[in-house]
Amino acid sequence: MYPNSQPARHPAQTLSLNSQYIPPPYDFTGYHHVPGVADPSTCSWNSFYAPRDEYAYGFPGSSPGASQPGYASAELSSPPSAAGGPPFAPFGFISAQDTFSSRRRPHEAGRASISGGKTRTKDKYRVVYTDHQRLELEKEFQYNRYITMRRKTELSVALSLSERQVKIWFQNRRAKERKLNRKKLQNSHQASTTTPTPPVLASLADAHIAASPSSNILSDAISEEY
DNA sequence: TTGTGTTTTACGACCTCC
DNA sequence: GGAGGTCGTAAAACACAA
Repeated sequence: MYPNSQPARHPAQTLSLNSQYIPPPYDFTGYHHVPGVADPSTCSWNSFYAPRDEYAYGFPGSSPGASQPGYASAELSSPPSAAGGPPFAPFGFISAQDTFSSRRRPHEAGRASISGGKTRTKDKYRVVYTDHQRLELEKEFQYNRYITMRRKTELSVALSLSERQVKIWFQNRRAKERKLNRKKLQNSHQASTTTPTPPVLASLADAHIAASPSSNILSDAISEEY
């Protein structure tokens, strides 16, 4: 929907947290280049992030090839200034807040101070996360589609969100990605009606569809956006 | 402005796994 | 049984055209 006029929403940079994720102009190297883990930009997430079996709670730091290497203390220091936002205490990966803070939307003065806990049963139906919160969540998502308990706790503290909010954000984010993948699949399907589909892609698509729900979420996570 | 369509939070229902 | 998964959906937030 927000076509290429997205910058109206995030005018200061090209980072889009919406349908089309454009790699932001900062360094994700520390996230992506994990020893033993292929670069997500060139490799499907399937191989590394499996629900239940692999995403689960054991792997952070438990094996070198695991997808959760832990974060260097350097990354966990220097809390961002959180313009108008809550005190992002323990760690902020980068000074992302600075890049966002200069382009606050009008209503955001109030929004940023709302941090977690509000539900539809309370005074606000839902809160709008700050750009910093979304950026950090997105970064974590790019690193790992399935958040570990440890990282969930860390993020919830760092972003002043509840663990439940972090969990649900990841659920919603995966749903969004699946939706995008479905759309892409449909598009490629339509295209294949006019131009023959290469066998490899066709088989991938078939496997994609046939996959069980649990594996489906991973095959859906093919790095289509990167 | 306002109407419309999309995206973003949040939840409930249901399922699977341990 | 509890935790967390997907799926579907509600409603706020948002962008944009008219």
